[in-house]
Amino acid sequence: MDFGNRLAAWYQKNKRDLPWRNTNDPYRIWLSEIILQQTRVIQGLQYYFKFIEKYPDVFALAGASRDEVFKLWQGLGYYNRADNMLSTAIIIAEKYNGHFPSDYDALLKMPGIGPYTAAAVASIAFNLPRPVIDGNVYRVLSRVFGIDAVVNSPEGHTKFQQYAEDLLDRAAPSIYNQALMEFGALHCTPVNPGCNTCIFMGECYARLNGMVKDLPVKKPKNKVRNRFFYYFIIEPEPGGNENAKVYLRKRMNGDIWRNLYDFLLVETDHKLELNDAAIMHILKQNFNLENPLISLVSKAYIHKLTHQSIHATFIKVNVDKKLDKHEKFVILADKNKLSDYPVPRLIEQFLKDYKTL
DNA sequence: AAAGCGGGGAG
DNA sequence: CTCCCAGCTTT
Repeated sequence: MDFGNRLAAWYQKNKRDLPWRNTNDPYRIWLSEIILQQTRVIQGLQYYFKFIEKYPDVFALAGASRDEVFKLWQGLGYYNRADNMLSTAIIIAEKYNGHFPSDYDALLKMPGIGPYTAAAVASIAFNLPRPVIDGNVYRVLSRVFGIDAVVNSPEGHTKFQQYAEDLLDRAAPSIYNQALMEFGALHCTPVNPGCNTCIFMGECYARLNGMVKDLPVKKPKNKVRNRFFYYFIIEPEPGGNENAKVYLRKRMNGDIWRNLYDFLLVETDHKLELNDAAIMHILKQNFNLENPLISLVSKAYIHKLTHQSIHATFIKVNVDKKLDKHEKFVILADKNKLSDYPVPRLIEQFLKDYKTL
């Protein structure tokens, strides 16, 4: 059915003017692909500009500190992307002389580069014949060709991989891949796709069989976990002075927001009633702190992630001594330099709401 | 094979 | 509210 040529024609007419389409620089292609993993173009665009401005080439990025990179990535989510991105930049700078390899398997070995991104960089930057398979591709192919295998299941992966290989325009893989994804993003959308003006309306399996809503087939989602965060903003001084400091904690392995900073945290699996006595008890219990001056109990925040709902409350206290002992990743930070630290959206929002902290 | 990992925009 | 986004890594 001349799938590729019709897509390419559609693409020529309808494509968005995106900055990473005006370059053949593998660094920029790669950077855009990392940013766009599980992220809409509209959300990633400003981050792309910020990163290109601050790190115009892979050497600039490779020379950056981790905190610096995370600060720029702040708010974009899936923070291990930033971690892996920096690792790959260092590998490219040091072991590859700053040149991304024009080789799918070599690309695949880099941290944060999986099958999709390796195919994307290989095809878009080097015009190698590798088909990309992302959420858009699953959707378009499943509908047009009536593929009902469960997306991301082993059988589904094999099935879609086969279609993708067969359909790929090997003479123009860069255009073909981008056209297919753009078509999925703009026309064959998850909800209310433009079936009535579709270039495949005559042969689309889903449309002809009334199955547009049923394809692609996905496995059911996991349930959302409720977590209750009680953040203690502890100022180990009477308070009010210019050089005030607060405890921050760098979040480590095994949980959300790894490598970002937040405050000292007491987590429970249920809501707590926070009267003064309860707060004093928690402080004594968790931090061996007594006689706090409780200067703020924030409103309740509900921060929704894909698989978690974080119910957060912030409690600001002044105490008359420092912590006896604390974890290695707890630091005493200058209050007026909090904006230097990469923090989760939740913390950023709180700091914005309570500027006079 | 399944779970974990963010945040936001659209309907 | 639900869905899902130019997915990858770890267990």
